[in-house]
Amino acid sequence: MVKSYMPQSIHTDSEPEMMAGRRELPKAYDPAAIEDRWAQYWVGGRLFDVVTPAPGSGQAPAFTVLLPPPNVTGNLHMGHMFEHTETDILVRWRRMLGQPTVWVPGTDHAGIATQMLVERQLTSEGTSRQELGREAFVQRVWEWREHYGGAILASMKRIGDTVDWSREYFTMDENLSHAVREAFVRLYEQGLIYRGAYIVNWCPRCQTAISDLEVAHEEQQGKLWEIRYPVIGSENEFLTVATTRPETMLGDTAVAVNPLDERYRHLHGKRLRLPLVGREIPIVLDEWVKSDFGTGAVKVTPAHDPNDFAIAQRHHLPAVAVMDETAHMNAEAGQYHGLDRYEARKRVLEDLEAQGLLGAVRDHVNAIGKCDRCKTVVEPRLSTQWFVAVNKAAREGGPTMASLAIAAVVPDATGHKPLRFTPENNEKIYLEWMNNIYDWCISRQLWWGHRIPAWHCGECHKMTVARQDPTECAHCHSKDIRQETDVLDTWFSSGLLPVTVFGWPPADGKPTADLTAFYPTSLLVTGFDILFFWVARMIMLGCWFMQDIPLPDGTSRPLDEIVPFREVYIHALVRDADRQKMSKTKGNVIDPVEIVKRYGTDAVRFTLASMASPGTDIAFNEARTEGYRAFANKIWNAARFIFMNVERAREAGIEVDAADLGAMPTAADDAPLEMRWIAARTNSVAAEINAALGEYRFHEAANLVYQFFWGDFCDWYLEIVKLRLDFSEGANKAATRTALTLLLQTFESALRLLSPFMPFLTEELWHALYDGNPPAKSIALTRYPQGAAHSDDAAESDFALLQELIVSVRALRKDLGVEEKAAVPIRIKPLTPALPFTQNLEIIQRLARVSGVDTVDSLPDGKPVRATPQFDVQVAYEKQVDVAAERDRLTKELARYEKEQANNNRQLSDETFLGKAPAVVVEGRRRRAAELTMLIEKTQKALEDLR
RNA sequence: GGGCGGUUAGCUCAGCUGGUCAGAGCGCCUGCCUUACAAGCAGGAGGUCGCAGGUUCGAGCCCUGCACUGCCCACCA
Repeated sequence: MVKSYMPQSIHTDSEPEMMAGRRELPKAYDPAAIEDRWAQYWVGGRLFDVVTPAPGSGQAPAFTVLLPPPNVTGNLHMGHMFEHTETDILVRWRRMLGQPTVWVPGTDHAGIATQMLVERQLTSEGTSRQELGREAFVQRVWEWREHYGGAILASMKRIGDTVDWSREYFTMDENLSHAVREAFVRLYEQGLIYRGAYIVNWCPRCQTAISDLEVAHEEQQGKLWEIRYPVIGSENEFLTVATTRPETMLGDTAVAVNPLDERYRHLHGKRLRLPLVGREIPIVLDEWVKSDFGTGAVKVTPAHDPNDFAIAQRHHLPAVAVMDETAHMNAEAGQYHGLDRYEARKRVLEDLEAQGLLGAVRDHVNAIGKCDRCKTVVEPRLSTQWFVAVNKAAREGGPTMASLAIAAVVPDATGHKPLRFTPENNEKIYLEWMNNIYDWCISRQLWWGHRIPAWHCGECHKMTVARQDPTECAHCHSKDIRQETDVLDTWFSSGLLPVTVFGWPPADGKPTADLTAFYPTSLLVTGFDILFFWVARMIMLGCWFMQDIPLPDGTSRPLDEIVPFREVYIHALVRDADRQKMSKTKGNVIDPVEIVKRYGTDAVRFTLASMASPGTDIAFNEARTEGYRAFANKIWNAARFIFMNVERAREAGIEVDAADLGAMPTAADDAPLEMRWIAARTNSVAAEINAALGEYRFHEAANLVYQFFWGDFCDWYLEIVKLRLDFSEGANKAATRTALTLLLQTFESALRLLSPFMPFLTEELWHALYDGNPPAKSIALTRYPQGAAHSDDAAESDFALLQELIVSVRALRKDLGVEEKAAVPIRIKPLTPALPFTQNLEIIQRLARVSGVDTVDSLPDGKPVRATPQFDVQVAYEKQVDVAAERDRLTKELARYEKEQANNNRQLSDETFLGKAPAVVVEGRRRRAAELTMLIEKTQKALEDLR
């Protein structure tokens, strides 16, 4: 039985005070009063945990989403909240569609980022990780994580994310670490992981290698220095090179020129004396050198530049490293030993100048790489690292990681793709990158992370890579083995998550129950900033390892089933109100928790949803949130109104059975117009919202539900329903009960429509509607309204006419200066048959404050009139008209009509238009032309009458 | 050096396959404390859809060029 609102019936153990006494619903909605309570209720009740269905259980296919794991170091920022809001809306929607829905949460150990933070803390304590030693440091990070790690998870609970908390993971959990190790060993065994000395991007502050992706390039105004290298054996002859980094000349082992460059032909085979160092170095010929850049002669520093390294390999040149891991000059730099790289640059230039070896100095814009994490200028450095060979097949003719990842997005003959991107253009970006991918440097010289499971032998110097910690060298059985000190790139482990969270590697080689039920995941919602870092890696690794896991029936897995997700939705960026990227340094970061406190979670979620048009960045504007707080308040007050009437009804002995709720509102054919109309509207808007959500058109879905609730439900239906809720003595109780039932049905449906967007408020009101005795534990566990378009077109069009009449009368009243409260008679001249007015007099009278309606054949002249194609209407009121204002209005209206008419007529007299345009369009134009002619006549007449 | 977006009302943005698409919210103006809601109700004003061409019977919507703006990728020293 539906009763009036009694908050005490909604109780959680945490808030016993709510048990006390019956309370009136406050006039204004206060989110703070309910949100924590529901957040706790959802999490504490484990409402969104999903038990893995048994294989072959015949359940509907699951909707599975892997949450991009935030860093343990993280706090919830607006970007997260946006991503989570979008995901949660989709997840709630899918769940309400009846699919088993799993959203898997977790956190990422985030190697570099976390280590940096803890190191910073150590610094403030006057110590360092080196002082602590590796083991103690790692222990310290774990402690740190215990202490600070859960902040973002708590925030997720607070904003209502319906994740499956039973599946929460941390990327360094034992089982995941085990899986990472298995993946590494397997790739090593397949020959796809190798170790070698190459030029990598090195961050001198973090003192680790970083991948290409972790380098952010920045254009900078720099210099191009020319340095003259003396040619040995040719008195006073020099070969002039150009460089942006003169300090590296100390490590030069050659100078390269293009073999076709005539200017240097006579120098082929000659040698040079390296200034400041004195080393003799050769001139080599290499086609890579562009003759038209700089001087056409390039100094070759194999240990400090990737191109030079490549040249050195081609010409078998030695590499001389002149810097250490902190970017200070080393002993090889001789007199410059110990200097910072920029100090060394200064000194080298001074010394060259002094010796007359410095040539021209030109301005030059170049892109310098900075560490993504700490913004230190990256140093290309020759060092021994581990790599994943992404373009290599494990067996002759087999796929490579990259080739699988490319195949994953290629459509088949029917246009179907195993993996689809939304917005679609991200696919091109992805493919472009994947087609040009280099081997992936996966080793990091950090302490926090998955340590590489490789052991170096002190005797034979070979490598032992093993699933279990070895006690001896696998090659020479020496006990003198030492584990590799490097750890793995964080993205290596997070790249494996789609398989590892579901229990990969399976012990028996068959898919685990989780993999069977949830792999491939249905959707990934993430930002483009980690498209390559993470999305691409998951596709590579996921495809790679899942190709070996058969389907449950034992057959081999097709491409469709090895991809880690079927769809990727790339969301936009949240910027500040001035479209600036939010950043701590700019100080324009909007703290979502702060906003949530002020406006309520639902209002913030709704703001984000309403602006989430795929592919467009959103400028977070608090004014919008203010508007949606008002919307929440509107819903709250509609509920107040409804509950008030439920209470009144009960006092009058009218009750609505709760069993009548929960379905789509329906109205009998002979029911009052507004009832048939609102039922039809609910149906059509539900259909539209479902369609919008299916295409990630969050903004459209949000706007639809907003317009429906505020515009249709509140502004029109609620106002009219007041007429029907007659609880007086002699009233028709059956009719009142019918009206009340539909009101409650519609409201209940609206709450369900709204609930993915505004989970807190709708949960509260939904429970209240059922008087604390709801048919499910949560509105989130009910079914989403499906609806049907065109369920009652007649009701919709009739109601539209009624609205037009009412709006016309209201406007006329305004023009005439009728007092707000005064009821006045109106005259209607119908122009089409069967206008829905006489049957709906009460509605017209109430909503337009009309005292009586006269239907006439002609309207008296000289009075303001509103003309529509279907009817003309006048307000019978004697007060003086503001002639000037009225003429102004009519003149504008006339101009508008005439312009449209001219346009219309031009087309209608155009033979080609008539011949080529579809009949529907032509027909529409004709009809409109007739209307316009009529409207223009009427308007002209009205203008004349004004005199 | 490549590639990709954006430019629509004062502000923030919608506008899906070219034919009621010129819209919403906020702001603004004018009335209303009409007992669900002043975080409200009602009625308004406001845009030659960046510029210039082109395709088409018809273009914010397609093509070309330009301007401004933002982003991503890139081993020319």
